[in-house]
Amino acid sequence: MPELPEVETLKRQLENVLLNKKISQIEILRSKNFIGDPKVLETKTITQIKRKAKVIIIYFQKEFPCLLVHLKMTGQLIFDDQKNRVFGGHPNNDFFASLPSKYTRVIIHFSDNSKLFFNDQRTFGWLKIISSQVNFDQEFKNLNGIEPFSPIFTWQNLKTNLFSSRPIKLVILDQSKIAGIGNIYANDGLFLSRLLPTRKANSLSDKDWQNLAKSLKKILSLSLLLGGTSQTNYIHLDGKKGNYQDHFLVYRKDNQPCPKCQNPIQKIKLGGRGTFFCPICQK
DNA sequence: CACTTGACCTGTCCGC
DNA sequence: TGCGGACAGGTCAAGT
Repeated sequence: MPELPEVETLKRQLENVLLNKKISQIEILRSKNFIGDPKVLETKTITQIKRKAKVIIIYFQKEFPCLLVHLKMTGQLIFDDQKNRVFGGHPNNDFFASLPSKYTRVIIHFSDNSKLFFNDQRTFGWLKIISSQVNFDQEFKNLNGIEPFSPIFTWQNLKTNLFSSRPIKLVILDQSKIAGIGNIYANDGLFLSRLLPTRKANSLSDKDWQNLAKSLKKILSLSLLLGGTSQTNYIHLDGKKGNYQDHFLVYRKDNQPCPKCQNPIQKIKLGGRGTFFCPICQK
């Protein structure tokens, strides 16, 4: 999905509109995208919204059952209460009138007639009902890495968790080691750290680890401030776009000048994923 | 074990 | 224009 800044943006927007709303019906348009019995949540009232890694967690009166949402690559959450449709001209009535769209997979109806749409073009995303702690832990067993904005996100912990003979970019993407970073912020974060994506993680100096921890937090904070990246599918809860795509440092900038030294950005494939870097600035 | 590849899907873009 | 192939923000299972 959507990486940490995009999911965190949505989480904050959901907090603004969903608390105390009571679910009246869950309408499933594509069964593969909803796991669990939707009836379990009908008549339940939302009490809390959290984010862990790239997953949104919706809580009701008790800890369980709760509802997890993963947007994977192309998921969207759009809230329509009929009120926020006209301001700033865009998105507008036409946007909301287009819902449900061809890509709407689930619609959550609330007792006040407002609706939450889950759209997903590629259908990798899902909503999942979690009924117990065991169930919850199982769900997060591979997504349990350090949260970049938690107090334990120190360079020392980063070094301990990520130390390996693999390329640094691949271990940064490993959600069991650090949670929330995906391909965009791995690329731009490494550029800010002046580290080549191919550098073996166990070859970094303490200075490098300090730099990396600082740079990752910096790039994620900046994107969060800009409302995340709306490169193709990602949009906010009200249909508007984030702006980080206008501030990419190296991501998707192959053959374009490096923002620091003007030499062309290179693209390679690492772990099967597009990897962008400046061969001059990054060592 | 650690690491790599393929799979899940739909759409867009680029080269021939 | 049309067609084939590569690629796209993520993660897991099955290979080696």
